[in-house]
Amino acid sequence: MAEAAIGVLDTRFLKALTDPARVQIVKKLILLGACDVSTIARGLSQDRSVISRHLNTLEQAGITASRKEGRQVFYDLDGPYIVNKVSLILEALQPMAELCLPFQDISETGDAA
Amino acid sequence: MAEAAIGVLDTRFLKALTDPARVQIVKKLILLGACDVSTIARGLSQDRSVISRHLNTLEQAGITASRKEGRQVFYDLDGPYIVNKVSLILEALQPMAELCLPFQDISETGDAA
DNA sequence: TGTATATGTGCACACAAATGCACATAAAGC
DNA sequence: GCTTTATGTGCATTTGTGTGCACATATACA
Repeated sequence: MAEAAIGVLDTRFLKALTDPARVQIVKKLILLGACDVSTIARGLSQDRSVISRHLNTLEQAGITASRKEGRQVFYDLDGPYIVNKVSLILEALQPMAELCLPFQDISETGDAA
Repeated sequence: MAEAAIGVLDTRFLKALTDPARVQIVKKLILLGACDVSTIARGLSQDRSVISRHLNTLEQAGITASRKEGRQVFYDLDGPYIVNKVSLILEALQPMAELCLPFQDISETGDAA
């Protein structure tokens, strides 16, 4: 079980969601839908080049997909992939809810008689 | 919905799970149950002081609980907290599975007639 | 009391990540 | 063709994080 629980923790995926700037980008994509880089960067405090790099990171993690259209590149969230990823994590960790009660042995069935 | 999806992304929690050394510690705790620091560090490649810091990080994130017993400190996984956290994330992100199809507009009901 | 063991902290260092500027590249419009 | 706009990359800088050693603190034991 340990292997299953640990193996599902995709570091690249989780890391991509730990940066405030990237989370802000994800939020913007939720609100606006598919957007080109400049539109995403508009209003955000960082340079467009930085946003571009963050978008690349998100794509490497599978969180976004991109499509080139003329001279601009549109990015959009891959909702199914994201939800599936989190679902797999939850599924793998689920047993811990019962088996990993802190400082409690699970030997006996906790029959509250 | 964006607020809900983003607000549930506990950075401290996610960050705690992005370090290989910490994940290794979590794995060890799954296998062994509650352990003192030295036992956890045994077999791992890093200094006990490093393990101690990682355990502190995990505890700050709510992933482990600790209990002092004599001169040693035992750490154990908080399974219910972990599973609940991931459940909340999944719950908040769930709508994205349908609403965030990459490069697809959701205006019409996709009736495949 | 003195000694040994367990844990955490101060400090310095190594390494990775984020950031911004300047620039290269690509595509659209004149 | 030249010019403008959109994007990504090279580079240097800064910031954050992980690491190990030495040491301080706390507890157990003789």
